[in-house]
Amino acid sequence: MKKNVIPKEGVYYIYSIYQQILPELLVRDLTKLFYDIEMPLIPCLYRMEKRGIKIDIQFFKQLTKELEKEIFSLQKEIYQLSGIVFNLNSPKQLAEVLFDRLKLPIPKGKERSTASEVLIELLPYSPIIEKILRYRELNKVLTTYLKPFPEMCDENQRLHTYFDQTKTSTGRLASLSPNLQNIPVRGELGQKIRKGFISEEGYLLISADYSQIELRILAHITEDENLIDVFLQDKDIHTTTAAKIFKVKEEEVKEDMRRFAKMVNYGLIYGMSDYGLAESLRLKKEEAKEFMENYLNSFPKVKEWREEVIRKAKEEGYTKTLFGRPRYFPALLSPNKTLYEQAKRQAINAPIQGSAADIIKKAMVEVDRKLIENRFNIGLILTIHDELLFEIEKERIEEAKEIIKETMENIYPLKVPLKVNIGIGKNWQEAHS
DNA sequence: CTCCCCTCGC
DNA sequence: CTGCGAGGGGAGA
Ligand SMILES: [Mg+2]
Ligand SMILES: [Mg+2]
Repeated sequence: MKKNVIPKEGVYYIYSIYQQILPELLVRDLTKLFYDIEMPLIPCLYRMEKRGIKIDIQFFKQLTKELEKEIFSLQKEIYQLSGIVFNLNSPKQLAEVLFDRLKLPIPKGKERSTASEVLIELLPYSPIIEKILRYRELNKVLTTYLKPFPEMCDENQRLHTYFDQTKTSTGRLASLSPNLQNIPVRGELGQKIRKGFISEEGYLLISADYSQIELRILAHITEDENLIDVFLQDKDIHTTTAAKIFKVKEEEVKEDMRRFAKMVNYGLIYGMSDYGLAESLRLKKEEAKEFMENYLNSFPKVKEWREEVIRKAKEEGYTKTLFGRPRYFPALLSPNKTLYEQAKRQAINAPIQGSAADIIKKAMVEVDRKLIENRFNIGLILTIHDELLFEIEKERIEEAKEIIKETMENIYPLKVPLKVNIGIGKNWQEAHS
């Protein structure tokens, strides 16, 4: 709920809007979604925004100081190595330095670009590249997180985001001003930044993260026996998938095989084709095709479902999530092949991503209600798509943990269990399990 | 102001 | 030719 969005005069129209949307809700069978999920979510989100999350301002400022020192010397070294002073933040100028002035090659299969993916390929050609990559990493965290956040805090060193309930096409929430759904987590620097998000004195943070919620939803929707089996036995989905793709025993699955399977699993959720898979993994077409076939034979209903969801979306014009949330796809009638193919991928993804959003929203309403009912002092403070973050008084941590886990895992029973991993700590890094 | 490039998260 | 977002900053209007 962003500040000042409702003008005084606007309130006048709410009843007339209600009169218009009620019949619309009824004919589209959306009353449950509206009254059981989205409406109760509004006060819940408002409380989360009001509670905010505490950051260690001194820690942010100290880290800023250290990284600014490093970034300044990086900048100097980059200008030295390139023999020219230019604006490092300008991809256009940087491309001119790298590809025209220093005559570095454009990797085959890639466009002329300074994206990190391209720069990594250029690492062997010049010592300037690693410095640019590090500069980018530091500049990103400094300008997006470390420098702005201390300025945005309230008098209690707490940051308050806004959750936008209407922004996304799938039903997810969006977080803005600041966005607290894209706080760095990967790598040493990400872990360090997360240590700056802390609990109040006498409190701890609890992170509750749905394990593989989208793949569990895929298992539920497709009713694929093998996929369901993996989750009923609580096996590692990526390891199991790797074993099936490569036709080896699960004990023989190596780390890179598991990583590959993970990409395949997510690729399927995102509507990826075998061509796209081959491309992203730089595989020979035949290999990718064989792995893809092994996958589809292992989880046959996934392929059937992907075709069925597209067929239905063409016929009816929309897809639906578990809770009946529609997403419309006019582009499925487009003569433009690019738009058409894109719409097909979106139509595969929307029911999965959107159903995950349905489930976590329902869990939020329910957990928030229970924690308030039981007189917890702070409670739910953030949602990051499949994770809920809570701030709870130390003495009642175990009590809260039980309520949270039990509520989230049983909020909407599927044909496979929903599993929630809980972590506890005095900062987000410790709590994020 | 908008568009684009780039990079952070799930 | 893998989905959904936010946001910093450059470039050009
Ligand atoms: Mg998770
Ligand atoms: Mg997560």
